[in-house]
Amino acid sequence: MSAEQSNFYSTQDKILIATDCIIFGFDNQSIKLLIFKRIVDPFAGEWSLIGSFVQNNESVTNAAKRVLTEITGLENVFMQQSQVYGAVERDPGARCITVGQYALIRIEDQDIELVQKHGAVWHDLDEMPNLVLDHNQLVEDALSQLRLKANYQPIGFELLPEKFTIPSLQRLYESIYQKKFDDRNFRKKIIALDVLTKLDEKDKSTSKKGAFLYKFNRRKYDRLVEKGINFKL
Amino acid sequence: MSAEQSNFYSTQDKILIATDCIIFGFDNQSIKLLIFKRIVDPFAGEWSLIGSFVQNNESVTNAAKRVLTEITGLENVFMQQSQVYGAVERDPGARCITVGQYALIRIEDQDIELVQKHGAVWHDLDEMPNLVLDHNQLVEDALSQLRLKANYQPIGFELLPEKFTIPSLQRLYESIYQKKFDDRNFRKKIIALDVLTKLDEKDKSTSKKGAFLYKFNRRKYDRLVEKGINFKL
DNA sequence: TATATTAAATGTATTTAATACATTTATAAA
DNA sequence: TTTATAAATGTATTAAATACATTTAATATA
Repeated sequence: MSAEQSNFYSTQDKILIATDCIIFGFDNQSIKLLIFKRIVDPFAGEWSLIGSFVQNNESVTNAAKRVLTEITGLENVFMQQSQVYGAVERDPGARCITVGQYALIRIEDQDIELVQKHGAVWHDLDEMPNLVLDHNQLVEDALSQLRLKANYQPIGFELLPEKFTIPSLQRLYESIYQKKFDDRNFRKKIIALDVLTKLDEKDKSTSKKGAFLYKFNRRKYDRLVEKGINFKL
Repeated sequence: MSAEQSNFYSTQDKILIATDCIIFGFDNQSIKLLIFKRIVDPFAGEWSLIGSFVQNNESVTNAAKRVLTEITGLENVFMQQSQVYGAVERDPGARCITVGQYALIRIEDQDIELVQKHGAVWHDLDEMPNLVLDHNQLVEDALSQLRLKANYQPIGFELLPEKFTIPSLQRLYESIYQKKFDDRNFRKKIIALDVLTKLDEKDKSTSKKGAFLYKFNRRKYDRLVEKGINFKL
């Protein structure tokens, strides 16, 4: 038995470890997911989340960030671990475990050429095609977690443009929960969080009257992320 | 380049994949954690969570269950994925990624001999020793998740004996949150959940008057786990 | 057998948050 | 000037969270 074989760590089988990104974006109408047509076999040509094997010199977190930057050109994006998928037969090509990690990005910030070059497209959540392997499950789980998170933390900062209207923030929440909210109560509750700064500019792209633009107060917002809220809608 | 090398899956470095169990138990007084003195080098003799490499023929979930059964003799235990720890340098012995998975068990159900044979001991959460690697972080994260979970799901079923008193359930919650609750409000809120069945037996081990014993109504309990609650204490 | 002791059990008033619901307003376009 | 339309606003009702002190049941002991 060689020194290497006798080492504690040498008892492990070779199992592949990957990460897949569940990339959520918002376009002021609805929340969307970035997917692409897989290039390599097996399953070349089928819809898939965008992922990669974890390289030896990068953390699992950074593997996902690398992928995200490669595809969208964006850095410093909000990412959150969802969960690990480790069933023995989940990938018929090899024993491969994947870590689902979701990202929230402003679609407008993407590098469109880069996205197109990779054949990636934004799909509405309510009309997702079949994805390879267990990727539909990854999407569903990430969305559940995002909904859960929205109960105890403010969200929107990562998904909305710097200036946004309250109706647009409401559409974001409605899109995440797939549910209509009462305008008056939504507005009341959001304003009560005390993280919005009202600007004296209006966005007139969706109505004649125009809707006032707001910004997040980053300091107050971050404090709420820390402290937690109880945001039941 | 061999056929194997040209395969898509062969581009992965060898990274080890393990799982570590954060085993919570309750003894009617406080919540405790099962840890042991690591046997193998590196770090032999130091306190550690109980874990294992994931074997080729088992899922990540089953790897944790296997470990748990090996140590405590228990099967069908509640386990929940916490998160993945994938920093490059987290284990100086090798590139090794671990999946933290927490378990909730009734301490009284354990196979004491088996536990002792493995040198495992129950430690109070508020006096945890230093654990190897990032294991203290694993414990902290699992505890945060358990607290979070307790906000939207009933808990206790997995940790309490079949018959338990309300003061003992309150001690469980207080132990998880490390915080005192008002007796009257706690009782009111728990009873309002409508998952308890009052028995006409008393536990007189902690008072002369004795406290009535209760059981969980499994059906109602499971329905609440499904449906979710908003349990703010 | 009366008394002391102690944890268990109980109720109410107050504050805060959630919900349900309809009208007016500002502006551009006709 | 009128029309059309999304944006903005307020109030009353219900439900839940909180704060808080006394009585009760049973054993142990004087």
